Amino acid sequence: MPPRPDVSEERKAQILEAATMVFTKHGFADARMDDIVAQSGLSKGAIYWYFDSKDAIIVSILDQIFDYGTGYIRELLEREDSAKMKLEVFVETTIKELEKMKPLMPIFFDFWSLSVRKKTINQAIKRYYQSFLDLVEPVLEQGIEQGEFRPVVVSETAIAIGAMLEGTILFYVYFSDIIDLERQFRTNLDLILEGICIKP
Amino acid sequence: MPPRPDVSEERKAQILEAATMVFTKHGFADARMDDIVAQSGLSKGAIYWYFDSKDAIIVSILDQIFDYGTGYIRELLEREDSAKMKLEVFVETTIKELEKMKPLMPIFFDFWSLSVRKKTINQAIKRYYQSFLDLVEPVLEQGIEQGEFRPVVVSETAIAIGAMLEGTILFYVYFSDIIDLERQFRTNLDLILEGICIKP
DNA sequence: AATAATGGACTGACTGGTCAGTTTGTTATT
DNA sequence: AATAACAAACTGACCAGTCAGTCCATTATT
Repeated sequence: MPPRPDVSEERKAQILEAATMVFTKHGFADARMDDIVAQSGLSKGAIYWYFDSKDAIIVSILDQIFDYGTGYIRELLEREDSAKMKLEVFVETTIKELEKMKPLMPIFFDFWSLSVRKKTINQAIKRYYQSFLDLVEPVLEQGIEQGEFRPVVVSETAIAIGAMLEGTILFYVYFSDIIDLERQFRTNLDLILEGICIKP
Repeated sequence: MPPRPDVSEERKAQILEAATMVFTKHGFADARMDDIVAQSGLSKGAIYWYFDSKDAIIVSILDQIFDYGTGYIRELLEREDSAKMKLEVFVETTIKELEKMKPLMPIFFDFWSLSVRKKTINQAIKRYYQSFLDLVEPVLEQGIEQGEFRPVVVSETAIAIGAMLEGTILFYVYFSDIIDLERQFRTNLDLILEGICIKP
């Protein structure tokens, strides 16, 4: 029973939302705290009441983005399916995830940039990619064991798949006018499946 | 006819080299002009004698990086070869190119980041990727015409290949300890070839 | 019931350091 | 003498972060 209704969670969310907008528009480097102040409708003091620094806000946003549970995908992958089916489901789910993240792309570039020099950010991104690999590799192993896939090197193939997905997003940033994301991912997947499946 | 032997080209190169080192270490945003001054062994006045601004230096570096002539690859691709062979040669050459660029990766992140808001930089990167596509697509077309490749959608497949290469570099940044770049690219290429080639 | 005390939430003017760019002076060459 | 090519001290805008003080709901005290 708190004396006053605890607004701290709402406030933090409010600040993070404003900060995300500002960072998306100006980039981390050129974004001023006062922009976030204005965007949030709060005051400088309020911002610093909840966050220690500009960096702390950045890290919070990163956490927020990467804390999308992979549990949900993991469930999908536990169903009794062919490895090929699982890969399809996996890519489709990833696409939907990425679609949601499209407007955040500018921030991702900044994260990549920052990750070169900031360990915490580097580790967060690394964990994200690692979780991707951890999901894909068992599927590949299953496919090979069950004679569905060629005996490819699992770790390298998983990276190849991840690289293709990430790289496509990258291309999309510069060719959003000519790329139909859904079709493109479909093509990618077909290419991969054609590449690893054993033909009858 | 300048009074003294014209050293401007050397100086510019000297400044760009120093700037590249500083930018690589600190990132564009955190790099100070005075760092470049110190690194170059020149003075503030000298730097500003040759470059109008920090931005001008950044753009110059970008030009320098992307002005790697593709003419040399183009020659390779004009030899009478199977499309498959051409793709192999192409990927191999690209790998070597990328190897050279490895230490510049931090700068690339910054460029990507900047490209979101700076048209000139965006266009430069776009041109670079476009030139890649322009090289790959004819090879794919040839392969399809000569019955070597399946009748894939050329434009999308070219993007898929490019995405895989770019994405691999990205993964390499975070997993340089477990990725053997050369092996990885080999795996990628095999996967692609297996995916597009018609089996005998 | 009335008043005082407490503390969490918030305000916004202010500071102090930083750094891109400028100014002004110097050197070397023809 | 004239000018390109520097050197380095300097300027001022900018901005992350600070802090003295306010507001107000709740609790303690009389």
